[in-house]
Amino acid sequence: MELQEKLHNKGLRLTQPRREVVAILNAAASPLTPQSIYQRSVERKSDIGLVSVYRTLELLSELNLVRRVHGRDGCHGYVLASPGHHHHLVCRKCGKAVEFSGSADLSEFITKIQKETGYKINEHILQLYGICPKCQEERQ
Amino acid sequence: MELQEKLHNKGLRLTQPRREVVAILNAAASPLTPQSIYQRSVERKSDIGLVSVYRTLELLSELNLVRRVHGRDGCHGYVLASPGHHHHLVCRKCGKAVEFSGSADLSEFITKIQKETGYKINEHILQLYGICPKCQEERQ
DNA sequence: TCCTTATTGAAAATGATTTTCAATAAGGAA
DNA sequence: TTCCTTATTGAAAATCATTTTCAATAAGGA
Repeated sequence: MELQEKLHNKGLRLTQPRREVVAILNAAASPLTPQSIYQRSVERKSDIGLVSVYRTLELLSELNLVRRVHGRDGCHGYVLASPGHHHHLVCRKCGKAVEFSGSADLSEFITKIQKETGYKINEHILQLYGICPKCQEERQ
Repeated sequence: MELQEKLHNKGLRLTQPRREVVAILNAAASPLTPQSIYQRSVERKSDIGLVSVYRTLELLSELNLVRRVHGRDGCHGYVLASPGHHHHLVCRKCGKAVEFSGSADLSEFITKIQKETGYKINEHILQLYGICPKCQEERQ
């Protein structure tokens, strides 16, 4: 497994709380805040400390196994990252998020901006918001 | 003036603290946090309350006169918004941010993602990071 | 099974943001 | 200009998120 390996390479251990956070993120349909991850662990009776949730998220971010997703208002949630560079599309109604990879399509656009501004661009955050298919149906 | 009008329409007043926050954002070269806006007001001896900074930023956001800019780590800073839909390009070294408008160039990309995912996309956040021309020179 | 040491969790510390409320000042009316 | 109403302010307290501390625990190699 990805996680197992990456931890091992750094002399870190695969502990209960770490498994738990990954499991919860895995089961989640939308980005979760540290608080809500903690809450779910209480519900699941795995009951890990909130502090460990924070620490685990920080670790998983460093390992690129988790991505921070930005809301326009209340900021960060976390989602499990698929390998490679991805972006998120979040439903306004139900909060469900899907990943999509669009770097290729953006690169032309980014090159253009580089020329216009003189900046050397080496990273980007793109986040889309909309209504998912299911919620579109329910509207009617 | 924009601000004057918009406030008036809502029966709100153009007060000293509000002028001050706008003036500080106007003079800023990069996104400012509420804390740093407050600090600058102390330096300028205008000395408005931190609470008013928060309240003013919230108000200006509602009026679309200010935009919240996201960092990948420590989240929000605020910049004065130019009219229309804009994005930000932030320098990693000095923090200087420039605005650019790229909605037109993105629309094709967004349409494609809509088709792929079935989502109805109606908003997006795009933020680019890089090194500004000045900082590129200093590197050498 | 034992032993080393990374990791945990509770509590305290810190920091950001919001709420409360009496005092103040914006700006329309006289 | 002056007065009066009421939106707004600022200080302090309350709240909420996040980080630090540290003794107790548990991973996992020997």
